[in-house]
Amino acid sequence: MAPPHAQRARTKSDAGDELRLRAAWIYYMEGETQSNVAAILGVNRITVTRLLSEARRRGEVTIQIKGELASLIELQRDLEKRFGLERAIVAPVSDAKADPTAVIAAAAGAHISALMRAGLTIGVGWGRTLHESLPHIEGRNLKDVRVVSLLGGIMEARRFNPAEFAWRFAELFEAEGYLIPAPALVDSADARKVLLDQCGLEHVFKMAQTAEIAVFGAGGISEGSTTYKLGHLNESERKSLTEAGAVGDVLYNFIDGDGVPVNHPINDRVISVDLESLANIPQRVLVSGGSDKTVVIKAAIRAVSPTVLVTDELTARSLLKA
Amino acid sequence: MAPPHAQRARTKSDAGDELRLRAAWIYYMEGETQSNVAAILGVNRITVTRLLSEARRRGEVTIQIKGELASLIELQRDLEKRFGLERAIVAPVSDAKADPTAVIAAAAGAHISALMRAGLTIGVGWGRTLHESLPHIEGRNLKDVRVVSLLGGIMEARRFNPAEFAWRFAELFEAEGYLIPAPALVDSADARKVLLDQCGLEHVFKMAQTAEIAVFGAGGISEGSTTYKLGHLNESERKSLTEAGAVGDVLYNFIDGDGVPVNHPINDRVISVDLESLANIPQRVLVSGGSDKTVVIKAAIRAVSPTVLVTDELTARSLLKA
DNA sequence: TTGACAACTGAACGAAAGTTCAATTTAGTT
DNA sequence: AACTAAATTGAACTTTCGTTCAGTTGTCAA
Repeated sequence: MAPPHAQRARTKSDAGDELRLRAAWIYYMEGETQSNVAAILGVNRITVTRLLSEARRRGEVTIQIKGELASLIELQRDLEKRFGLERAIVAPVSDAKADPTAVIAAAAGAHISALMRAGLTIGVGWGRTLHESLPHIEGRNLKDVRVVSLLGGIMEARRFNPAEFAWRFAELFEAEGYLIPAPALVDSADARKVLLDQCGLEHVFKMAQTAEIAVFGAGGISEGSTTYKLGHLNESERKSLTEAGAVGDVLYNFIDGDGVPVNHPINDRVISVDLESLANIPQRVLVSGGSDKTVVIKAAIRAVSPTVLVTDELTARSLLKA
Repeated sequence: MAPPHAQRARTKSDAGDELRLRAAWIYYMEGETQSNVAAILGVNRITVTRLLSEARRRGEVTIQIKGELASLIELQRDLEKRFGLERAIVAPVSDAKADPTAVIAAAAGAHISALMRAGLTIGVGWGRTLHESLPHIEGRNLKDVRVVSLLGGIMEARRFNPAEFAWRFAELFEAEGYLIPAPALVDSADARKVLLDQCGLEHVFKMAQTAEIAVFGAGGISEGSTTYKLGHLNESERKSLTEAGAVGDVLYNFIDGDGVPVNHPINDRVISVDLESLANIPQRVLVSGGSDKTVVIKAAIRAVSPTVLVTDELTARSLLKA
């Protein structure tokens, strides 16, 4: 291109830039309607529409959402889209090294409070995070609420006991609590069969399966996980589960990375709602966080495709990374 | 307020923040329609409208227009609104100490180029800035363009002569040039009267008054102004003009801060289009800049209320300050 | 100069957003 | 527990916005 031509093109383009930016300014900064912008600039309204969309396309107009919350919301939206969630709730963490349980518990508590309504049947799991969320759940006097434990009790544990959690949860809403009158983990598959067949557990399981909402966690299988720290499973069991491909559990159902229950005898000794039934409950709220939980959370998502995930910022990023 | 109440209020407010920011995120960042946002969030579309406007009201959503040009455009809009201009053109200055004439000239040249069209009668003033804008005016072969000088010639000056500017301007468009065959400043009021009455100057003045566009500058009255540097007026004249309240001139019509011609003999010796006639030309383009010109520019605006002002960034800010 | 092509411009339509008003719910008070 | 006032919600309507298509202008090559 010859210099004169180039210069003309430049001049012309500059004038266009100017017009476009003037349009953007008057529309976005002064808040005029596009018709008014057109009148001020002496061009057609449609031209203004085009100028504005060109400005946005070029990134000359940027829209920012302020506040720390904004980045959390971005994470939430990314999680929702990535994992097909109705809702992801990401709790902020101030210190990367700190235990995120507290903030997750707070977020979970607030969300659960909002979910509760009269006439509801809600199934609940257990775990440290859920336990800690109790103080954040705003109790109300609701009619006809039924709280059903989704798994048997843990004999050995005083705290973080499924039975205790369900019980205190029910109390908050002055609701009826339905516990599974059996250990979560029995000694043999036969013992499980006997209990299920003969002790009327079917009834509670049926009710659990008719729950409209399920709230549960996901357990890791590392040495530091609650399950092992509390001694519910011993080291050799942990090892053999790992060898069988387990990455963690949901209600003591041990699953592999794809969310499929592993082929391991322990899975036959568990007295809890099975994953398929869990997946059939309309609203499934998975509450779990911590960087070591990433793998099991993914597995749990595959297993029961929760409608809601409550987690923390770091875990959220970790989940999105892979 | 009691703690429990406060806590409930906070929780509720937080939930509202969350919803609002989620709405803002999905609408502004993901570009969904408000209806879709409503569907995603499970609320009514109208609620989304309200959430978004609340977010904007709170400043949680900020729209930015990038680029250095943006600040210039803001200045332009401020000038336009402040002084009732159809258009303000603000040229950027890279160095605050540098002479802004060059950039103003470039901007003026581009604007004048855009104004030119066939059949136009355009009246032109003079001045250093206009002179320098000549290289930036893109000449074209336009039919029936008439270029009329708005004031007489300056005998003593070789450069920046009204006659020369009009002449070269006319050449650019291969137009007819109409010059006023007389000095801009004569020796006495009587001499002026004689020239006007007897030398057919009326004809050119009439044409000047029928111009559709006028392009002119504004001269300062400080010791360094072109007018005095070139020796058209001597120091005692400058002093007495200042004493009479003059802050500068438009086409050698000396005006005070309110834009009113000062009562001074020099104003009776000027052969140029008077300010009232100038104000009656439909399009009035005032080209002037430099920090020392602020006062006279304001005066000129009051005097002839230009439709277009071409100036530089610093002068623009200075004009807006008072 | 003429003709073909491309870029730009403007009108009409359909979609989206904002406003107003009535109805409902909620909170505070008696 | 019942009432009032305030806030919130949703439906109907108006305005504003975006897209499509046809017409125009300007540009380049033959």
